[in-house]
Amino acid sequence: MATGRTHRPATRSRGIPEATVARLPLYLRALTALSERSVPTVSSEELAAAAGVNSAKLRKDFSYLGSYGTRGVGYDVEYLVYQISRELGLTQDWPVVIVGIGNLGAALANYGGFASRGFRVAALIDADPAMAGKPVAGIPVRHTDELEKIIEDNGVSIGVIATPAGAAQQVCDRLVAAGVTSILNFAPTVLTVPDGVDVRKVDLSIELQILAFHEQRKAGEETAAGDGAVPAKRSSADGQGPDGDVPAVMPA
Amino acid sequence: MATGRTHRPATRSRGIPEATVARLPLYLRALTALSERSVPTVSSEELAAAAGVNSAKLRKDFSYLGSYGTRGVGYDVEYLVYQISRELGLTQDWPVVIVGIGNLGAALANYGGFASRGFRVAALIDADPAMAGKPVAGIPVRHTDELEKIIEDNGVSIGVIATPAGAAQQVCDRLVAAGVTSILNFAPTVLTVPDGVDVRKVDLSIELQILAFHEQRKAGEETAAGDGAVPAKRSSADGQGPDGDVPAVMPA
DNA sequence: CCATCTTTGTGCACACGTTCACAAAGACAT
DNA sequence: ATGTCTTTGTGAACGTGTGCACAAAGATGG
Repeated sequence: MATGRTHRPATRSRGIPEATVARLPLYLRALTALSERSVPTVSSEELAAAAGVNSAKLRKDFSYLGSYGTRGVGYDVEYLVYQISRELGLTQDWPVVIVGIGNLGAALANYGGFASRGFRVAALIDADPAMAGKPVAGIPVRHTDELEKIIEDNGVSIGVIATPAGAAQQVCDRLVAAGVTSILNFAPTVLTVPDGVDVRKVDLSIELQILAFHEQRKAGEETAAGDGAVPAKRSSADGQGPDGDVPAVMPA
Repeated sequence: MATGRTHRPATRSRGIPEATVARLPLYLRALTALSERSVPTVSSEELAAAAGVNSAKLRKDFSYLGSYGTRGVGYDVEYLVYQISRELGLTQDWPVVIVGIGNLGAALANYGGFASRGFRVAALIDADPAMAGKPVAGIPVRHTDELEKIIEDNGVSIGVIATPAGAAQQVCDRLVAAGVTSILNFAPTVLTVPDGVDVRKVDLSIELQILAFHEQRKAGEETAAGDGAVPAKRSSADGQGPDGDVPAVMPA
């Protein structure tokens, strides 16, 4: 997880577990769907199914927020939507800037679910002077030179980085210096930020590699029931064989 | 986490913790960078810094893979790159299909880091007949009707869903029925899959909401300096004022 | 060959997260 | 009112992940 570690004093204050926070948006989405269908109340069992979690976990999660919910009945949908929204800070408006308007940046700018929930794209920023002024998703792209001014003028505290990896840290530094304290990073790099700044990362490549790991394991179990043959340790500089690896793994 | 739980027999066989698996790609990236700079060996301390984790964790992670590494020296970069690649299953080729070639799908298709590491875009699939044949990122888009055939012909086991939320489950079902066992889902929906299929999700909206939560909390702490007031258990019905926590701070 | 110095690999303790299972709360009918 | 039935809220047990701290492994120099 890339969330800034809780600083010195553990998870004090209101102490909602991080894992719970990460699920609240899920519950909110399910509840919003119910709300649109005018469903008045929902049980933990039903809601949990809709959110794809188990009901005990859901109830415990909600218990951190307070004692909403009525025994024998369930939760009032509208009320819960409100409470979770408030807890997540979605009752206020969050101006967001997207830096790096390439394929991905443009896709993010066009993403609808963005504005829907309290988030507003305040500006699109790109380093390419040729992009400046051109509208993307109806918003004119501004040049990187204006970054600091844009942040300050709009009171932006959340920045999205969709630049190439090489530019990400530099952009990040400038965002932070200008006052941004939360960053969503799509660039495949580790960002270093000062204390008090939260970074979350979204990395296609990492996700695929994790899937590949499990995929390989499935394939392996299938064929070689009881695998074996662990490679022996290699001492030092060894150059490794010309390529003759991938021993007997391969799904053959 | 959306990874399919290890099925019945616990985390047996090779038993690499999920948390470790999720960090391996990070290490691999850092190691690849070192490799390109022809750095021969690296200590756990250095590598950990590059990957943004702490060194004890890194060493423990590597210990699950085996005893690579030489005391007093560190790890052989090339060798580790190879070992991690193999562990992640990146020494083989993974054909991938992307379904839903809208803004996001196109951005993903254009994403370079895709093909770089063992993954190959086998096909782009979209439901819009008008898209069929048009090349995106140099690959002609195929129509959804051909989905099953494409999967089978190419032996695809990993699918990426970038469709609107409404279509995601249906696409998912078809992918799974055709033989896909790992899915990366960009659509904002909970996907239901049979046992043995892994799903990972990437959700912009959720990430932003998590950031907003922490952002709100920072804003709250800022004003109410000496927080003091420990959460303390709340007995029961507490009703609490319309804004219990975050003492009416609300920036702006 | 021995001493010293560096860095790994890991036992241990603790924090966090998940799940079970059940008492208590409340709705609802009689 | 009282009893029954549903569903919450949570204590307790368990499992997973993290970080410290240190012994053992090996390099390196005399």
